[in-house]
Amino acid sequence: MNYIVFDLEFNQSLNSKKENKNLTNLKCPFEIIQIGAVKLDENLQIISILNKLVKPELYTVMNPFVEEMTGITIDMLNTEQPFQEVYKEILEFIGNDKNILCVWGACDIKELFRNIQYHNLDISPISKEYINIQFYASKYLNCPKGTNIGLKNAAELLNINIENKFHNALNDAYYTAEVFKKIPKKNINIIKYDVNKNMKPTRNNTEKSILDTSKLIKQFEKMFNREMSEEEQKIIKLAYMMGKTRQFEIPHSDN
DNA sequence: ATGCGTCGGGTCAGCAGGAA
DNA sequence: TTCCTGCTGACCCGACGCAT
Repeated sequence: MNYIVFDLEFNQSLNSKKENKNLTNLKCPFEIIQIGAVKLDENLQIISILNKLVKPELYTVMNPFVEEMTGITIDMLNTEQPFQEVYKEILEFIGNDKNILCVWGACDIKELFRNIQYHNLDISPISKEYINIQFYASKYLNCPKGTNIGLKNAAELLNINIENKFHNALNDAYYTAEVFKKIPKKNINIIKYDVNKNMKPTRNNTEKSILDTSKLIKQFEKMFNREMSEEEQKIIKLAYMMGKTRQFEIPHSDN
């Protein structure tokens, strides 16, 4: 049994979602541009590594923020293989032994499956069992409830020797593996990733609208020809939301 | 039968934190 | 910069157990 500790670097649309929604592919808002992985054996010893850049198909212009952070340029990517080819290498790297995926935050695992499905590739060879190391590191390092520690901070707090820069997929995978080695294994649960559940549209990319609170209040102030107090504003907002739940509507009877 | 309190699950907006 | 997730806090409902 092996642990596959991996990290991904993504590129994304450089246009704001509001202004250019059509330019952001909601099926795949983050396109993988680099995958780094280390394979650990049962004794947590590194037995192989993978480091691949991916030629983008979806977002062919680098988001400056991503370029700045990762140091990856579009020229570096254009000479690389597309995701379909890299995926074959990923499967080769994982091999046929039983394995558990290890990630820093559930985001990477979600985006990996998203990218695989976006390219109409078969997800079945990939293990659905994973460990979110960030969650356990945050607990171990006594982060306040609901907060997660960043990889850099975790590595520093755990006195991990930092020789290479962060935000490089292979380096981050290596540091994640080092953190994994240092945290207690006693209460770690292996989670089964639910692909179908997680492929549903997320909160922010559904067609859901956002309440323009100030517009709502202004409308009331216009209608009543006066300012609404703070309490009134709260009541209006609450009434609006409760109305949307339709909980007080009486079903129409046919007889 | 009725009333009460608790619990779990649901709605929603908003915020903080972390990811690239 | 943009996106995502988890949490909070406001409220609701239905189910349940218990007391009257």
